[in-house]
Amino acid sequence: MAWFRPASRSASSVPPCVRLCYTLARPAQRLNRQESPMTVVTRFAPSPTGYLHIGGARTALFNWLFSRHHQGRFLLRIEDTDRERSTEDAVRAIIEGLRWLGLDWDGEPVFQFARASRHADVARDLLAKGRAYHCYCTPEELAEMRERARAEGRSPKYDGRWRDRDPKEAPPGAKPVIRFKAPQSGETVVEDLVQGRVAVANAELDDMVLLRADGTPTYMLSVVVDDHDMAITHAIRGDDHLTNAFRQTQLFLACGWQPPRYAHIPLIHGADGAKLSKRHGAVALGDYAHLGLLSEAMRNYLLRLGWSHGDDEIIPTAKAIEWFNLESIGRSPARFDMEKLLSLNAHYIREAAGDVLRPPVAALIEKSLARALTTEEGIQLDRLLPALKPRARTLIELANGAAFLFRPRPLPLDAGATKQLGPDGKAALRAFAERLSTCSDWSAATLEQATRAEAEAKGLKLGAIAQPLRAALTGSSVSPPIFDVMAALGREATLGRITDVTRT
RNA sequence: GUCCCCUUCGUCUAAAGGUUAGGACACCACUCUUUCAAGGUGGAGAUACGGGUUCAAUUCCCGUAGGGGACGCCA
Repeated sequence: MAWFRPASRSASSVPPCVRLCYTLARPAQRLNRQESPMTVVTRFAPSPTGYLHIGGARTALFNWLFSRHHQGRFLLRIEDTDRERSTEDAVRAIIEGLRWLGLDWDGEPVFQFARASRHADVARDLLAKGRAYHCYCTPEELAEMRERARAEGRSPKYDGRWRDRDPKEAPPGAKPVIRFKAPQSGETVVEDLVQGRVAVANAELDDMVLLRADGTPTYMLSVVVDDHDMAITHAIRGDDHLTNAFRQTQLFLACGWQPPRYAHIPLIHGADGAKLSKRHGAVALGDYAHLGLLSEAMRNYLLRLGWSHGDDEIIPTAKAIEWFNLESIGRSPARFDMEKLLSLNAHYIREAAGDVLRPPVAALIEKSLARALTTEEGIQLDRLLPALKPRARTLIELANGAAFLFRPRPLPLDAGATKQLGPDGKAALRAFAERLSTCSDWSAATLEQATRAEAEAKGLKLGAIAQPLRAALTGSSVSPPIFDVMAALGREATLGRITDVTRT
């Protein structure tokens, strides 16, 4: 098909009327036309029909990293052309998810449906140029067509019955759709930046619907027009769009436009190797934020799922921007591994400064306490945070680990703690309390010194005092180093908690 | 069913013709130690299978098997 080949691969071959007539979702939004053709422009184009899931988040991350690496632009386009299923809640979830992940987009988000009339214009233009046609098939007729094809072992495609038929034969009153007149011979090639050269015989593809009977554009039309109008240079998206890329390429060429470079990244699978779905547990990005993950850890994990830089595992965002490239994206699907995500999160918690961790942890504690922390309690938390960090994989674990600090006296004791506070334990504590009350310097080092001196004086192993002490101070047999606990608690709270258990 | 893609330790991956096939998570042991972690040291663990090409295949080609994706007036 001669017309199927682009006359020119440059965007300037687009007729001026086409270039000028697009409409914008927001008047303030500048489409990228006037910028240098070398500027990288990527986009994340989710449909607001549900939460932002982990796979979409990675797609967004890759697009963001690629544009930031090239000092280009990263645009957000909400593909809300499915009026039935698009919701404002989903739009909000997507935006909140991206914000949490730290992926900032340039300009205002583009709402695709707001551009519907522009899309329809392109469809009618194609119709006028003979590259699209009216199809009067009913949905029932199409379903039957597919069923028969499947039964006969053929591909369930539209058979093109209205492609060359005279519209005069149209059933009276029927509202037609506009279908693309796709090339029927030859092949369509996508030079994919991840998958390499992928080709399909045009005979395999059918004539897709561009404009629905109600005059609204379909996804296939909208992406092409928007990717063109937004001057997208690189479309990085899930592997599930690979076959769409053939159709979209055909459409681009029919419009006389240059398609963006495509990069189809493999999907993320669940631990069982199947497509990630709700039955795999948390798949919404928001779920992970609520689990107490740091977004830096999430970015690092998502990046390593399918992309690599030698043996590097710990890749902070700044490094990721510096190193990111499309060549190092793998071609095979990856399974989601919560354990590894958690271990990465533990790493970033350990590395995080106290004042980064304190606000979210304090918020978590205040929520479970149903009250605000006092100034004194805030100081106690700050003092214990360094000792808590290596013991937590999530912010929630961090908050749980600190919870004993704020429990009202007398502390409830768990089974292990009760065991430590037998007659011997209590006796050791009673004696130790006397020495402790004479301690003037309440630092961990001094307290350790005092405790060791006490053990030596009584001929006891350190544990014989430390364990009952831990039980009395934390209500548990497991805690951060006990001298850190004493120092964090402070003199008054420490002596008080000891008295609580030695009184009886 | 048709088309497209994929296949290195359990998992994520490195090695872009010549390596004792490397790292990370998880696992095991030891170590440190006041408990639990963290840390340190060590261990076990992989090129799906079958054919080619080559002096030499994880690497290139073909086939088989397995997995995934697409095939809507959804996106």
